[in-house]
Amino acid sequence: MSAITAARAEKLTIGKLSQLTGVNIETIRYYEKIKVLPVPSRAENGRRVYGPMEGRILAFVRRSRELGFSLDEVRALLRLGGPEKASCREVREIAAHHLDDIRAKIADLRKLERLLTKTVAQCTGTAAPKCPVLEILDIQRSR
Amino acid sequence: MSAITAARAEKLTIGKLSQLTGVNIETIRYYEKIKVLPVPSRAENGRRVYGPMEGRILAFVRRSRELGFSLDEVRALLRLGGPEKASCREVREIAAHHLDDIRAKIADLRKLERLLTKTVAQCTGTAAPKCPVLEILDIQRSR
DNA sequence: CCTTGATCCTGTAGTCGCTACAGGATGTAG
DNA sequence: CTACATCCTGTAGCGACTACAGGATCAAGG
Repeated sequence: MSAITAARAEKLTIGKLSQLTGVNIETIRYYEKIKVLPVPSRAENGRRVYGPMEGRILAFVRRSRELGFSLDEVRALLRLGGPEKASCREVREIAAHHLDDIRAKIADLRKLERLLTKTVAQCTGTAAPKCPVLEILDIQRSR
Repeated sequence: MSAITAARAEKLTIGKLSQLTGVNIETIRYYEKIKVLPVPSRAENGRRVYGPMEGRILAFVRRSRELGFSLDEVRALLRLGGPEKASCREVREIAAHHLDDIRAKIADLRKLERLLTKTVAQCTGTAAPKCPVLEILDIQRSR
């Protein structure tokens, strides 16, 4: 029902495709160069022409990127989702691995957050003799 | 009490400094190039010689980086922590801003985590007709 | 028909925070 | 004296883009 869905049947220029998917034109060309997107056909004037399939693939890539998958992972997902019999198990493995990464990142950031929160809370904002933030960063200049 | 503290009084080669701070040699030279570290003096043979001050600055930089400050922020913190009267308020602002970033990132990642967890849980691992992971990524190829 | 401005093309360089060489000059130990 | 470690400079690479430069082509208005 979205704009993306609306694009199903048409031949699109790169500009339209960009508008519909919200992916930057240069990024689309970049995806093509690094083989995340298939090479599109060209009009007689040399311009790229996209069909509905490309639109769906690009939407897939975009969504995957939003979920934090690397372009390498996206390539793998595309391969697995392709015509040669998707292996749900392999897809699941990629996603589960990615989930581990995300959880580790969250744990790291939360540790950080606690430390910084505590430290900033000690800041009076006035010119105290010792700034707690700088303190925690362990700087003690000789004067 | 750490190795860093032990380095207080000595003249160090870049290699020793690297060992003491745990910062890669090339990274130290890189920090110098982009003016995060001051230009060190040189021995007669042209090699860099570091004193205790550089060691402390580098330790500060490292800790800041571990806490996720950008090198730009580190430069700002170093400036503020410098001899010209540290402004605790400004330091606090940088840290508080950084804390906001961290919290936003955590919130994002947790949303992601929930979505992916739910999705992966639906995976039986067997070759189901529709893979939930690929589903959520909204790919439905025309067979 | 002509001009203007939008869109497209290729190719290259910049971003961030490093890391990894290449190719050379020294230093240190056996 | 010969290895080998360490240092030097400079450049190129990573990931995932973004931002040009310098041109070709298209669509609309006068």
